[in-house]
Amino acid sequence: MSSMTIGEVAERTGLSVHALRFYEREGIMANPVARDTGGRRVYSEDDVEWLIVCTVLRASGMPMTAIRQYTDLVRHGEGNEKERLALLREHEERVTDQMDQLTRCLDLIRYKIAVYEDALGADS
Amino acid sequence: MSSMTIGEVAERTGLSVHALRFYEREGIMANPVARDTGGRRVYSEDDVEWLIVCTVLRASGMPMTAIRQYTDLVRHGEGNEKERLALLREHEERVTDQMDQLTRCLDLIRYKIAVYEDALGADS
DNA sequence: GTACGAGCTAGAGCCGACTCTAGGTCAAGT
DNA sequence: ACTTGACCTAGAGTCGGCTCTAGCTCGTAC
Repeated sequence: MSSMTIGEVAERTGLSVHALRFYEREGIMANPVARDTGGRRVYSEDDVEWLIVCTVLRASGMPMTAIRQYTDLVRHGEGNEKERLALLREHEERVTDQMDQLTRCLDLIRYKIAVYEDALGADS
Repeated sequence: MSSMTIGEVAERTGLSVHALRFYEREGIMANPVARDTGGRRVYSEDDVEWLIVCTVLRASGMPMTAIRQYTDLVRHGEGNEKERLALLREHEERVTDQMDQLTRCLDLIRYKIAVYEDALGADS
């Protein structure tokens, strides 16, 4: 299945068809999406793989603007690998910071849970 | 310092004065905030501690609506500890899910970083 | 006495990331 | 022939969580 409709891609990526069109408008497709004679989008396997990478970046909190920058670099072709690396490293830091913060929050949440469990006795 | 102005509380909690008033409007103060003769808010130590708990919950992604529910339970007094516990456990799950997801995303990000580092050679 | 800074309210505005609507095209099935 | 359903565009609407504005009142310092 190397060419798919927007509906199929929506199903495969978990994004809505609305979101797919929106992402394209926002310039976060590494390559322009092909069209059939009727003007309908025809996605390639590569397009879908790229979208999956984007969903992972989004799921880890990378802002659209950063994804667009990264996309721009990729679309521009070879020669800017250092810049791509810099963006990825920046995001890695965002993610690890976020995880550290969540760990600290979890301590409090678990502490409070333990307090209520105690107060309620062995059951609950 | 057991009574503070909104400005002092903003400084201590890291929330803006706007956010503090907003939170109050949204009903996420466990106890009503006192006022001085001129109608200005006077925060107690307890108020600040509550706000700090709220910031931790927010920082870990608990939605305002859930915080409000929790606040409502606390404000309503003893007897609903099971419900409070349920809300906290629900949030604990949100947080651990989120951390799992971040861990998976981080794998991809680090993989991509490694690929670029390789491609760029030992330097970078 | 007046200028300043901090506080007040109600309500508007903003930002990110979608999501939905209106109004239309097109291909396939009955 | 015609209905259905998936697709199209441009643009409006939504939602969460603040953030800011306008227009006001205080209390203190000069």
